[in-house]
Amino acid sequence: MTAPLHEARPSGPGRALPDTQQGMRRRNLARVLHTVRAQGPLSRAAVASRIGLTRAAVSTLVDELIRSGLLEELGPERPGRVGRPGSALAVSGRGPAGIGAEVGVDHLAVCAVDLRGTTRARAIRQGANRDRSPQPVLAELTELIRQVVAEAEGEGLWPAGLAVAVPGLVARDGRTVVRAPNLGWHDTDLGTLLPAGLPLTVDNEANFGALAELWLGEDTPRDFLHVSAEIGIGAAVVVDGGLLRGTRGFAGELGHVPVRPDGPECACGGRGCLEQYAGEEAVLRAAGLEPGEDRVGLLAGRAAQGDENVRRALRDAGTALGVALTGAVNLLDPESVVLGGELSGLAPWLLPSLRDELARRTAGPVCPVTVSPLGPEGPLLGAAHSVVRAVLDDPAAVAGQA
Amino acid sequence: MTAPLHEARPSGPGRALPDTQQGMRRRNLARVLHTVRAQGPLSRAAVASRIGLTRAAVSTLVDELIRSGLLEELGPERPGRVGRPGSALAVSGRGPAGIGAEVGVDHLAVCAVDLRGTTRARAIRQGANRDRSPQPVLAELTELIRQVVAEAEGEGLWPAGLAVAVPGLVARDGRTVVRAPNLGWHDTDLGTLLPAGLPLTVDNEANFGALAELWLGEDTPRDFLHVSAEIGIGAAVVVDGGLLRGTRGFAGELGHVPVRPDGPECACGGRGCLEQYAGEEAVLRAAGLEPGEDRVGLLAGRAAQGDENVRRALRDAGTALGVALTGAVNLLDPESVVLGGELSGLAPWLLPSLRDELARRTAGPVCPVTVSPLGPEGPLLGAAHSVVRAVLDDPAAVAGQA
DNA sequence: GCTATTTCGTCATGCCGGTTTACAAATTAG
DNA sequence: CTAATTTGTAAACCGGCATGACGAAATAGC
Repeated sequence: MTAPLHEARPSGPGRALPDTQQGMRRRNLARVLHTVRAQGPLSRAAVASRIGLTRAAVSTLVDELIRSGLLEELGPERPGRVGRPGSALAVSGRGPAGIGAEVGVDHLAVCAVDLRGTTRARAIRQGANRDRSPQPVLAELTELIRQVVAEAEGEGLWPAGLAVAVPGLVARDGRTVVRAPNLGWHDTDLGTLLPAGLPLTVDNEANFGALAELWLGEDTPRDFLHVSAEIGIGAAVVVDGGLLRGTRGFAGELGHVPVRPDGPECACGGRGCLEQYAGEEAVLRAAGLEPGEDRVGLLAGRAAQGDENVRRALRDAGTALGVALTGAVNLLDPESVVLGGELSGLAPWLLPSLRDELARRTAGPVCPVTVSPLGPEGPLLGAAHSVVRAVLDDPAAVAGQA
Repeated sequence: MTAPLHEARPSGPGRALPDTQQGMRRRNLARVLHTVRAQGPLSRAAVASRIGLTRAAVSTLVDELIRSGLLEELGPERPGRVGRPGSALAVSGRGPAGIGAEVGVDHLAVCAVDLRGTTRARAIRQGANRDRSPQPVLAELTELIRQVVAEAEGEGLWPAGLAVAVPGLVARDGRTVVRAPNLGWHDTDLGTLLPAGLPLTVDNEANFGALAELWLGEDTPRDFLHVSAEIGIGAAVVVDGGLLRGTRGFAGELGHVPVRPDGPECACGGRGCLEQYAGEEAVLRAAGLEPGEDRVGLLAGRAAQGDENVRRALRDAGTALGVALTGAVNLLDPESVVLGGELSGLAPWLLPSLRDELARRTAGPVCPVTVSPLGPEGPLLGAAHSVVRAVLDDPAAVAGQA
């Protein structure tokens, strides 16, 4: 009764699972694993004091995790303090691995990440995928996946799942690409076209990018806005360490936030949407360039060379982004805004005007705008880590699968 | 591993409390109580099958809840099916009560709500509070609270907590009013000015209104946007059955979402904020009226009489709201938008243009906009129910206090 | 160097909480 | 009236964490 009363998250029926002793055990296994992973090598006693269980209980949990191959014993700690030194525990580098894959407009990429978060294998293949049909593209991707899985297995890892990032809208089933305009795909069930036998998740590139930022960023808060421009302009809203997906899974459509209500018409039916000012096509047009292959690279290159038209176009785009983000920040009060994905490459020319606009329109402290250090790597890493995360969240589920 | 992998909410360190057997018991007590309250009179067997525990376990849980005075046995059910009829259980009408209070600009109100959700006592006092100092106002409120508590106690209830709705910003401590422009209060700690001995929570009127909508609305979804106009224009964002508060507690500032980036200057430093078009003052000005006491009532009255200036002003405000909500809907993909609080009285003249604007700017299915049936009652009810909710969420905490 | 102290990991034991099994009670179906 | 079905409860069981005690391995003090 001391905490704020109406943090209603745990209200209602609460968790769906019955609160039984087995569930308790599973959650405590997860707590131990998470703690060891996050806080470096730790003794059993240290884990116990951190998660509030007794040393005896932690001992049995650790035993189980070691037997499952998720934790390993590094041996006695070097003692600095009085008392018997503990035996250091660390997450295993030879257990399950998360396989992440990315279908980009002009590349395919796959990587394997172990429980420690280290990337242990990767494969990239350049080549334009725009308007190629899904079958051949996914056949190539499958080949890359096989390579990466083989390489990971060579190091004693086994694949715990596959997560695929695509530049498009994904149905809530987590398998079907509803619409990927830059690929020309629609209503494609990737489940039938990718290697079977691995648990599969498909999601939007921007979502995985935001999760990568959340999980891998240095001081990333638990509430932030992750803006990227892969298809149109997307934002992922991270609230309380989780993705806000929306009822239909369409949350984060920053590109269609009205910036000037009487502006040019947009494909969405509206007028003056952000996309009309800061979308790829709009910026290219404003800069007087033709839409080509590597459009973001082209813009970045010209801007770096000092092309004043390009720079002006990007400045204006930054201003429009600032207007749209003012609305978003007012609505969500995030701790920060992060520019990620391909957008991070254009940040030097977008940021000044964006920050100006945001500051001008804000009373009090201005929401900080930063650039993701992961850059275009985000989505791929986020995908792989989402699999790892699932293992950490419920170690018991994968226990016997090695 | 079958559920979507990156619903990361339960990720990270997870709940802060150690997952011990006592915690399990407490959560199961809550599950039983919630189930009985939500699904009407229910037998022990019915509860057991719904929450996934055995009849035996539910029996002991129910015993404990009955001993605490939170549940009561209604006697044997009328049998329609084969087999021994169960004994109906219902939440008690004589246990703890939630006391809700509201400090309005021109009224004070208090009510008591029992576990069943029934309002059992209430007191209202009209009178302008604008620019009165906190002490006398809260002394009056304290008197009303005493009346209501006495009345509730006469019916066998005991107060489990007090929740106060105020038209202003409240600090994250849940006690201090940072700024309430319409009252002229700032940095006022209500904890020292209200009856001690009761657990106290203070929150924004709009937040409580949204929670009332969530808990009491007929088919209210778990994800929606609740718009109200008490101080400026506020929106409460409800995500997954919980309030999105933001890092600084400032989330939902719909009033300062830019509608026309080059519009008139706003006190926030920006230009063309929604408040400049749909705020109380702006609408009164556009309608050619002087700011007086009951401003919303004035507008509604004139509009109902057919005053064309007022109607036009409200139509235009609806259009501006539509633009701002388009942005919000694109960002959050809520299941619906609800107009609540004082705003619900103006809905007939706001809604048509608002819906038009939203529909015009939306591709695909349009987010439905509805009017809260609770109207101006929302905040008061939400406050009282927030206390009830806290009891339902952790019955063990209040068990021995009767 | 020797002992006291501290801390770690692990037993054996106990308690707590949900499950299983069994059974009496109360109803409908035939 | 009997068989079948469902409810609620009691007894025995089991799984899981806590408690308390112990040996092991380090430091601190003499």
